[in-house]
Amino acid sequence: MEKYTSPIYYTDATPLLLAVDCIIFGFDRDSLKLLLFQRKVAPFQAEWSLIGSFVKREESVLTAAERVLKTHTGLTNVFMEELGTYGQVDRDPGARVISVAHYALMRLAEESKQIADAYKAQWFEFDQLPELILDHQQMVEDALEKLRRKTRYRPIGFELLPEKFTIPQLRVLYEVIYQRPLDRRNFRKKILSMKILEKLEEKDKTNSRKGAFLYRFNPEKYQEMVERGVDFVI
Amino acid sequence: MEKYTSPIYYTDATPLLLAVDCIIFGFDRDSLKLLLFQRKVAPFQAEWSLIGSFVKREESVLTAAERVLKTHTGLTNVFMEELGTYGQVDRDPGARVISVAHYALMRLAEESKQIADAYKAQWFEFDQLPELILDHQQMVEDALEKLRRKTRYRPIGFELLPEKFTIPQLRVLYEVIYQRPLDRRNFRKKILSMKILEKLEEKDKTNSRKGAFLYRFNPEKYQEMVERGVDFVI
DNA sequence: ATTATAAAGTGTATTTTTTACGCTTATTTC
DNA sequence: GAAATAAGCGTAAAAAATACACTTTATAAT
Repeated sequence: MEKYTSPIYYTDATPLLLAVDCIIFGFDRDSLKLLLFQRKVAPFQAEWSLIGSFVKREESVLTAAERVLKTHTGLTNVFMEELGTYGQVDRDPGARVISVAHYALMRLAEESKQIADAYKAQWFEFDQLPELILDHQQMVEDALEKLRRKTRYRPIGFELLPEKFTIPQLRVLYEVIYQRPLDRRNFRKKILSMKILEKLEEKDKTNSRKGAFLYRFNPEKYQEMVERGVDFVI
Repeated sequence: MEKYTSPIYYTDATPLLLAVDCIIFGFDRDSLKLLLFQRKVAPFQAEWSLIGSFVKREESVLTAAERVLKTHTGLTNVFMEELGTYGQVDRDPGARVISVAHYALMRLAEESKQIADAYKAQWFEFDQLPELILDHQQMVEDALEKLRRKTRYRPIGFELLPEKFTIPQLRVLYEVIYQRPLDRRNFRKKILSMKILEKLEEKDKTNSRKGAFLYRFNPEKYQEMVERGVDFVI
């Protein structure tokens, strides 16, 4: 490993390899999914893995994560946030690599499904994941835990829904995240009391004869809520 | 993207400097404090700073943070947790350094105050901090935010108190963390209803003639609560 | 020794939030 | 036009949060 030589300072420090890995969540009508990739190179060739990359000298850590997402899904402007650092010495037998895991949330529409083919990736049902390499299993568990926590004080779930959605759809999303049933009527009451939803005239009739009114969230109210850090205990 | 060329893998990746920085909180009777250090080396020599170090090849990131804490305070077994990664390209003019910030909570007793002298550090009142170098100001703000959040679902505040403490002391701690007054009577009711405190026979009379009973938390109940992730909204 | 003082501790009434669940409505299918 | 079914509405009961009056305990001042 070469020593860091350029600047005047910090000459005694050992440079290390720093990577980012992305835990990509998707929500499709009634189930939570995860985007996984089949590794192209050894070791662990052909095994399922999160997608990642090394952080480059001239990019920030978050930029690196965004680059990974763009390169492997074609998508930008996706909600993404740091999960945490995975820094055990022996976590990667290939070398001493520290990884900063990031989790991303995306709406799963038809287009997104084509990602799988285009990028040799596959969307897996969250509760039917294959074995993953390295400590990626742990990263995924931690990401779900974080997602659960985060939804309690930030209406983050919207990131996983299309722009227009029905209240029952939103409820199902929360049921999937929390892994427990939520009362239809109380959920509606609670969510509407927050006044962050705007009712539209359209209905979505894919789930019932009657159809459910579509809503979208009011960006100003949403933003206000994010800043005030309002409780969102469902 | 990452290329694998065994046995030394990842040869095209650029190694970077990875550091850890520690935000060390202390609580002393009725105020929240932060331990800061006067930098010994250039750049920013003699300016106030968090304490940190580079991560070594043969230690985990968390171990590096613990080493820093031990080296600069002499203490081990202190509550410490990752805050997040600070990875902007130009955050350190000395070199491209990514820092993983950690925050630590400690009880401030007489002995701890001697740390300041022994290690050329200084405890500052949280609301009277000097200007800090680099993005350390931001780290400190983020750490307080995280501390506030975390106290909502984990009774983390205890980490800042001595083993035996009174309910009024605990309340003052939460008042300091949340920066707002809490009703004495309701606070007591709430905290006792959680059944994680054990009442002792002793009283602490430093704050009143009558004295307040000392308590300690029940480690089993506490652990159970941590695992269940109970709400701790004060 | 008596009394004033002040924080600690107890109790209770009120308001707000959460939970449980029955009933009505809109639309499609037979 | 009757049956079916998810969507949507309303209300009562339980639980939790809030506000605040009162009592207790020990010390210090007289």
